[in-house]
Amino acid sequence: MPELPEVETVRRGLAPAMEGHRFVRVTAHRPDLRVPLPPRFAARLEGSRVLALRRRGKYLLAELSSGETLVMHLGMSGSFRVTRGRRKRTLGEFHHPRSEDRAHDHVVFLMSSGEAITFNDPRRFGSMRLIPRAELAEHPLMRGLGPEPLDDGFNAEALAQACARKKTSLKAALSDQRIVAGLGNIYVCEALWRAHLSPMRSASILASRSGAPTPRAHALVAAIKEVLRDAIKAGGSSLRDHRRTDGELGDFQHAFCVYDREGEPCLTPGCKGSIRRKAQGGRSTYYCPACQH
DNA sequence: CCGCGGGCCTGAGAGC
DNA sequence: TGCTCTCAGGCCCGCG
Repeated sequence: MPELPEVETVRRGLAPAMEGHRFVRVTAHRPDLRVPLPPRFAARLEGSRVLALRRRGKYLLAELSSGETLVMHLGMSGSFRVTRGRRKRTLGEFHHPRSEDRAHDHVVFLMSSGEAITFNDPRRFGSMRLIPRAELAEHPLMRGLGPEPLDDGFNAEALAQACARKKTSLKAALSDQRIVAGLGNIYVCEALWRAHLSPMRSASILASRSGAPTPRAHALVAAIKEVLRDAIKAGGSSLRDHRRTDGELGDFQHAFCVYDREGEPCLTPGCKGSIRRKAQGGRSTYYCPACQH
């Protein structure tokens, strides 16, 4: 599922069931996620308390009283479901991505809050790791991540500096987690459309010769922050796999202006263009050739 | 350093 | 209906 707005939606759903509560029992039905579960996974979690549940880019970070941090990634198709207690579930009671299919429930956390948290991931591109908190900042997963796009540290100056003299395209630059953490295909396309910038243009247009941000950099940063805030407000985008932790869908897919709208009219006021799809870096880029330059 | 292609997995949708 | 083919929001590696 997940880009930043979806991961943040999941974080907000999980926090009440996790923060301040202990892992009472952990069941790993399938340890062979893309990254195998760490050794003694259940034993290392059971009995420890979640001090805080944070997000960094597309990662969820549960800080544990044991001193380790549980680092979770949803991959392409991961979702979490919070359910009350241990009562029996009837098939189809929860509209799971794959209806009654529980075959992809890989990990279950039974929490001292009385709630069960189930990780479901059909494609198994997700991951769960345990990293000592002291090592987290310097861990390869975190060390290279760019700024959080909704923090003040992500601004036109910072983005221009990161993109100055880059030969790569705007699309590739924004998709690069080292430049800014949390954007994926959908929100890169949407942000570039909002800023009227072509995905194919060089990222270097964001900086002047001296490295100072151009007006385009200011517009793009504003567009990124705006689209992410809007999407979080809507509970993220549900195309196929993303669900909130209560099983409800996100709503932001109804607010897409370019993504998945090939051939449809551009929504920029006064623009007569229609949305085009083009492969870029092996993935579909959606944009309006008429108003994005 | 860079872009590209492929691999990791399963499922949905399109086309025949 | 059923088969095959393509594609999917992430990330990582190796190649040229």
